[in-house]
Amino acid sequence: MPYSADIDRKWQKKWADTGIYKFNPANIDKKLYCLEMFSYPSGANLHVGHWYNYGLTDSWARMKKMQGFEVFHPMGFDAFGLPAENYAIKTGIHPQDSTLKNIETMEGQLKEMGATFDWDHEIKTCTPDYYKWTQWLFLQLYKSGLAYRKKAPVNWCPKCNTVLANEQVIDGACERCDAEVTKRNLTQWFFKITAYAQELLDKLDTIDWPEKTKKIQTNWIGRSEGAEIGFKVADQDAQFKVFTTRADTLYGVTYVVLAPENPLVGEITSAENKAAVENYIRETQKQTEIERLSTVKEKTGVFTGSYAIHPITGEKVPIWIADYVLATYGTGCVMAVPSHDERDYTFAKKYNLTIKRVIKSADGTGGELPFCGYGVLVNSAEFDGISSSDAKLAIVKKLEADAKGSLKINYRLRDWLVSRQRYWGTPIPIVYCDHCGEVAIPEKDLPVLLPYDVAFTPDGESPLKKSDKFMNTVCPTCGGPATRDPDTLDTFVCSSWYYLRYADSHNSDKAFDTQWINKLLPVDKYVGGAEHAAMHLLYARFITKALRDLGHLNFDEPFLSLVHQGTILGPDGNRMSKSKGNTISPDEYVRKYGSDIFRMYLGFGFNYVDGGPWSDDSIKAICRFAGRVERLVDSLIEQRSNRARTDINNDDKDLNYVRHMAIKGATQDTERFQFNTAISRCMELVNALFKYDAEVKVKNLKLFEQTIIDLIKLVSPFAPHFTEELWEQLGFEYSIFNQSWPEFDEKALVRDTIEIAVQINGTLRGIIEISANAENSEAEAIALSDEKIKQFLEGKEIKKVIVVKGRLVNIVAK
RNA sequence: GCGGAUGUGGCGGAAUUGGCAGACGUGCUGGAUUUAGGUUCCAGUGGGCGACCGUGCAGGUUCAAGUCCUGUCAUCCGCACCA
Repeated sequence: MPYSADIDRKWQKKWADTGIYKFNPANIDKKLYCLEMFSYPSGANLHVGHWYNYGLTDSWARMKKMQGFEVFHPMGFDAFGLPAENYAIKTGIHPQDSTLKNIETMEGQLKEMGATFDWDHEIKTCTPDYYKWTQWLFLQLYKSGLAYRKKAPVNWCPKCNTVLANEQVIDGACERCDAEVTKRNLTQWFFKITAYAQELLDKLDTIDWPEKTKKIQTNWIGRSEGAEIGFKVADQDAQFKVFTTRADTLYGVTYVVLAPENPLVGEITSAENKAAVENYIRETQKQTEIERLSTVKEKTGVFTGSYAIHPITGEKVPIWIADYVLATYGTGCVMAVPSHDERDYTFAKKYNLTIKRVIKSADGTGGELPFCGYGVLVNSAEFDGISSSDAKLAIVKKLEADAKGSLKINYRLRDWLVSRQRYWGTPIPIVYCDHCGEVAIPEKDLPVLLPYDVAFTPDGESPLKKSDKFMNTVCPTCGGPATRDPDTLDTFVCSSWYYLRYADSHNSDKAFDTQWINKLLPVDKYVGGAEHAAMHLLYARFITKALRDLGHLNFDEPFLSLVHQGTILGPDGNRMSKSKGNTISPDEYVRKYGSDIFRMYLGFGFNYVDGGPWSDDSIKAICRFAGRVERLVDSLIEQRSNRARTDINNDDKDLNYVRHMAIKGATQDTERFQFNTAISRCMELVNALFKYDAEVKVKNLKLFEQTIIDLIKLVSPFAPHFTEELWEQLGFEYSIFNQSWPEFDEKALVRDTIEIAVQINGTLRGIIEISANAENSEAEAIALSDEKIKQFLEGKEIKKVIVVKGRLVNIVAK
């Protein structure tokens, strides 16, 4: 029976019944952990993106299984989060009810994909048996000082009276009511990811990730080398430090600037400037972060009325506040050098502040101000004439002697704010007791259950705060009355460790068994969207390192190798969206053509990493291809009893060659997630088989059959149900996925290549030998006789043979 | 503004990483099978009658460049006052 969606169901059932994809711990030494980013259970059906991510990563996993790896391939759901809560506010359906229902639908759909997922290890982050251990994770960080509380601003909508996530703020206004969003300071929990900034940066070199992603993380961490320099406030006790990467310009400092939020501001502002300063601070608070960081905005600021003492010259320089200085970067204070910094220059021009040149360009022309490059120092006392780079160190050295400064490395990375004023998330396992203060819930009392019966309509409080039953508890230390933390954890916390829990998902005593996960992890291949390059992937790396340092695991990096799938666009070339009406529903195609055709099209029609616009044309091409494979199998079965040769003669050479090439190409390409070319190799093989079948009258049936078997195996990762069916038709034992992957013989391939060249060309001519010392070499083009070539090949390992259209162009030795 | 990536037939996309560009597939043209349509099979298909010319554009290195170097344009994506 020709392939259709019915075949899918037949084999899915058989796979489930025989448990063929269950991970066998006995084979841990051959383990391969293959993981896709788990998904959020939205109400909708699986979209093309899911298929693209999960379907084709599964193809990779299937090849690995056939290559003898014990593949661990789990699946689960990132089930907490804002959408379910918003949906509840709109419809009144409880987040837990809608989420669990959505998960059920999605499980069904994922199973219809026919992937090799081992459902025994499924996790849902919103169930107590998972979030219990998310709370445990929080406590580990808390005990080691990596979780702490401090005040931090949140986006606040005064009209809805609620906290907004960044993505709910549109152009500075609330997405729901359009009111102007302001800031509000709340005491919130942070994870000290900055403690790992340097290691997060360094270890990027050790992992096989896309360079682009590493770059994003590198920028995110934002290491910069410079110096911290202390300034005293004139006629007061107060002092502050600035961070600078240009200590060489220290003599050019003509004023200093503090961030408006800097606590020192209140202290040092003079009486006559107080009103202006306070007014300025108020204005700043109104702005959203985006507005404030806009480069196009004109710089503004006010004078505090106080002066700072230059650490070397002793000069008095005015102290200003300005919103172009960020409280969260460096020390929140900068030394302004208007002559050699563009921002300081425009600011100084605007407010008529002194500009003093201290660097001249090295070519002696000076350079127009602001001159921001490196050069030679002038107007800098004993440092005159020294180069910028030398002066950077020399000046700091001088400051160091007086304890006024030191070299310092700064990071842009900020600590991770994990408190969310939301209901649908993991409760924070901390109580506040009048007696004992902040108290961690003992691990044995976990989980802190998320109460079901809570009013989560937005009215200015964390929803949990309104549940007396939840909030009022007893202090685990003194037994007195205590209140719980009303916030929940950022869902990125749930997803920062789920790959660990998969490995030991049924463990009710621990989050995971250390010895076991040290064997099963790290993840060997991680596949998911590039949009997680900065947040999720950085958080997960951090959590892994923190748990390592706490002795819970022994590896440094969670994901050894990472691939980002591209985006499949609508047929019109735009991102698929319901509003644009350009969505493609996988269901229709799967019903019509079967899941294998759909998956194979996704593999064939795009470069996996790039993605691209959907097109119906190529899906027909895949149908045709599948039909050709079926016809080959039919032809083979028909001819099995025919008379046949057993020797290999000239009629067989082409087929054998293409067979070798196909095995080599498909294997390497599938390995590298280049599914489009892998499938192309299979098509070439089909074409060669058709030709052989039509043209060679007395066949070498053994070769014919072997080639078809190889072909089916090469195709099987992309079309598992289809090939399973063919396998059965050929009378072979269940299952093709217990078979071994075809191997190719590199030496034979080289030999065949040369033989084919000889055969077609008669003689080998025009061989160019590239000498080993090719650096300054005249490359030599030598015409060699057959005899010479044989000598040349004798005892040499051949790196590559270049044959174009049957003509041997070059043989390159190793 | 800074940083990164990409640019190849009518279209989707290849090119063993410096080796006869355009694999594979679509589409198109012609032929065969079929009562016919569809299906299927085979052949042709970058441009030019030609020698030749062709990988965004202009230079360069090399026996050999889509691939390496310099400059430039376009599109996309990150970051965006980071001191």
